[in-house]
Amino acid sequence: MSKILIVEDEDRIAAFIEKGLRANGFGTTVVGDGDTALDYLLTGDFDLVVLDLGLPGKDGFSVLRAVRSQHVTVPVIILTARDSVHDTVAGLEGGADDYMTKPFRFEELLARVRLRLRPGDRAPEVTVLRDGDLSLDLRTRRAQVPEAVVDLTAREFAMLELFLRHAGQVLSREQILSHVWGYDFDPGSNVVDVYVRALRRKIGAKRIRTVRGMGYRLGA
Amino acid sequence: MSKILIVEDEDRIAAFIEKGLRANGFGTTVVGDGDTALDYLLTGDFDLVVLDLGLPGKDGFSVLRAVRSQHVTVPVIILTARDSVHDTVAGLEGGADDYMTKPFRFEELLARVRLRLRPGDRAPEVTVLRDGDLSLDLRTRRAQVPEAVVDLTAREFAMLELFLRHAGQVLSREQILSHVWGYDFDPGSNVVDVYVRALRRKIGAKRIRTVRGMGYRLGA
DNA sequence: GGCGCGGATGAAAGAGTTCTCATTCGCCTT
DNA sequence: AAGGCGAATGAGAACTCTTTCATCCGCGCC
Repeated sequence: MSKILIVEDEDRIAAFIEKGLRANGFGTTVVGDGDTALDYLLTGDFDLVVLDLGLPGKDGFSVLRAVRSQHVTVPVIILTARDSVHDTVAGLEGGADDYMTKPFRFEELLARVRLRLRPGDRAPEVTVLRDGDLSLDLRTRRAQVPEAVVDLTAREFAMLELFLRHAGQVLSREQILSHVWGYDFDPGSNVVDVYVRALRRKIGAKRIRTVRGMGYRLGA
Repeated sequence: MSKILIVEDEDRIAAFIEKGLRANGFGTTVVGDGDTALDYLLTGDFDLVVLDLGLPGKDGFSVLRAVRSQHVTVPVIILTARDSVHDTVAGLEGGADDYMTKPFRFEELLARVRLRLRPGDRAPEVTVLRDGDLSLDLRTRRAQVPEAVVDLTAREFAMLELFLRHAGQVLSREQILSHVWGYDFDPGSNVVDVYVRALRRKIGAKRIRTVRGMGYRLGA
């Protein structure tokens, strides 16, 4: 079991990451400040680090440099605010292996974690998801139904992927928000409704059923 | 050798498609109106059709319905104007297998043609392109250099893919325009310059060399 | 059958991407 | 060294995608 250190001071986000990683079989430890993070890392006891750059006290970037200066080569995935992408790109020269801009959806972080932990033995990747006569090509972001092939936008794609990976299950708006929009969603928003409509227009209205008071369900 | 019927009334576009398909080993026949197209198709002599919907006289959609009403199951890829996507999606119920919105880049058409001709024996797809210490993940649209991992926009991605598939070669602005922007480019535009700059910002300026009076070259 | 609440819908604001244009930079020739 | 031409650059217009908001619809309870 791989051990992952999560360096993040916002409890809500730390919990979001920890819960998801544990559910996928990883061992996790959360720390909220840079100094502690550095101590833990120098023990060499972790297989990967998820590091927020915006820490109080010793910031993530300092931690990263300190770790690398000790020739510790543990893979590092940094988390950064969306509007500081430019700093990030410049700053990555400090030795991170990958990055995510906040807010992010958990699946994307998981994919990056897996990539960094097992660069070699990747299982032959699934590139097409199916349910009945509906299919989704993960590489080209196109969905296919008997009547047509349709291009999807990023959000439509992420949502249809979620529906296909849980075909037949009722998904609540909150579940959908948290998986497709990440941890930073407004619970009062009706984006999900809006995107369900967009998807229905493209793949056919009947394919996504409304379960009143519960959420939406694809197929079955 | 598969035989492909191209139904397109604009000479420039027909030539663009025919040239590309021939260069990739397909046999091609071009016709410019719907009635002739229908005659040819009913011979059953073609393995695939590229069909423009905006034909003079009997339009592409009528041809499609006529063909299908005769139970001819040849794969059909339709071409349609960008602003009529909605008609397209609705109209596809007439029996097309796939579609492209104009203007399109040739590689995308080629990929769709190949997919329709050989649904089974797809070679294990390449998902990562490399040149030296630069790599590009085709599935996630992310480029990686030792200093960083960077997300690319659609155009940046298409252009870097082209550079990587022709690493070490000098590519003229016209070549780049025709491959990345499709047949419908303005020869006087400097989009290529602008996107070269964008790419250089993301993957490092030195990786793309300017060859004065000729074009650009990646690596080597 | 009427009412109330959850869901559907259209429109429009905000953000990122794409593309053009005008200007500046700098290599190469003379 | 000066001039000309090709390339680099910054700014902003146009477009698409994303999101919010206000309003309309219709299912299910009374």
